[in-house]
Amino acid sequence: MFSQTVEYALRAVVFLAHRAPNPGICEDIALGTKVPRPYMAKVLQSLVRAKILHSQRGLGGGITLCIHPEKLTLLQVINAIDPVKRIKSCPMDLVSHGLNLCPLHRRLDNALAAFEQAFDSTTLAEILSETGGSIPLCETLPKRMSLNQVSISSPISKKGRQNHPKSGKV
Amino acid sequence: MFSQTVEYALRAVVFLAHRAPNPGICEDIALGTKVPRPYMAKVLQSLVRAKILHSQRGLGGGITLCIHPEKLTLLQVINAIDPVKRIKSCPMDLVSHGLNLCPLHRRLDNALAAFEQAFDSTTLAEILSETGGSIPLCETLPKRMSLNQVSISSPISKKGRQNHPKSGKV
DNA sequence: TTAGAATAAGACTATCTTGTCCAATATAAA
DNA sequence: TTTATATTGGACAAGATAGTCTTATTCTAA
Repeated sequence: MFSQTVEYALRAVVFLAHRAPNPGICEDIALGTKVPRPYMAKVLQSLVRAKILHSQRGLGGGITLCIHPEKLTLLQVINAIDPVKRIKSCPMDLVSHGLNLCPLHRRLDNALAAFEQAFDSTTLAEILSETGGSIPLCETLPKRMSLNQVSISSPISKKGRQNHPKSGKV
Repeated sequence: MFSQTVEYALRAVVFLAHRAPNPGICEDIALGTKVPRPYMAKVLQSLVRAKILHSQRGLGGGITLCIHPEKLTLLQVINAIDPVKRIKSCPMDLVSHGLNLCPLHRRLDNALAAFEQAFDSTTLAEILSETGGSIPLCETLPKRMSLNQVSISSPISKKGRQNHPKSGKV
């Protein structure tokens, strides 16, 4: 229902919102979201182009959110990758239908509308605050990455990465 | 959001429900739903294997609904082609999450649940009765196929088809 | 029994999605 | 100005989806 890529994008954004306003480097994001690194790079690129993320090259660079978690909705992320295509007119091009959808397509579009609505009303901040069951994307006691109560100060990315210098494939 | 194939399957089922209990031959169904004939054949095959449609070979044969329109839901058709994959456990395989979804995946699954619910509660009969805006799949005044008030009697498929004996590609 | 009508099935093609790999480029810090 | 770090971009490949085409196979009616 959701494309793989959209799921990955959502994971990345949640991950970044967690450590905001600190930047995250692609490798950490990929690791933390369990997405193949080269592919994550592409997904991030798309989000950068969509003006949802900002990228900074060079030493100490990385990826940061362009939009404050309070303002960023899941729908914005979804639409950046794989826009919800509402059914606006008869997909069968029946001229007499025009903008009147037949009962079938009306139902389909209603479902799409519900989708849009649900994700448009959910912000990243809400996801982060909602720590009822599990912490978003994280093991309950993260091992190599300190994501729970990171003080907004030091560059933690290096510390996180020295655990796996070049350990094969995963 | 919906795969093309699912959309085609829904169109076919609505089309058949319309002329139930008369059988429809593949060519008429494809024409009436504006789906490429060879592809419609495949879609119909899938629905036959899923026990939603019944096929009868030979002269006077065709495709009929296995299930009464009152009982057949849109979800059954969708699931036959492209099952809704609910998120039952953490897609990231975080062992500590187990069956507790994190807030992100909880939202995604909730959306899927709403989808399922919406389509599970809609029967084909409802679609047919709901002639408010446009008649399902049909032009308001159908030309070559008499779908509106067909008396349940004579084989109308031949009449419908002699209009396009071998007129090229479409 | 035979001819025509109709579905069934399989091979084939094109396009999109997902994913990999590598070289190029930008940048901050030493 | 050099170097390590990080993103960017393009080429490539595998798999899924969408669609086509051709040849069986099955069945009914005459």
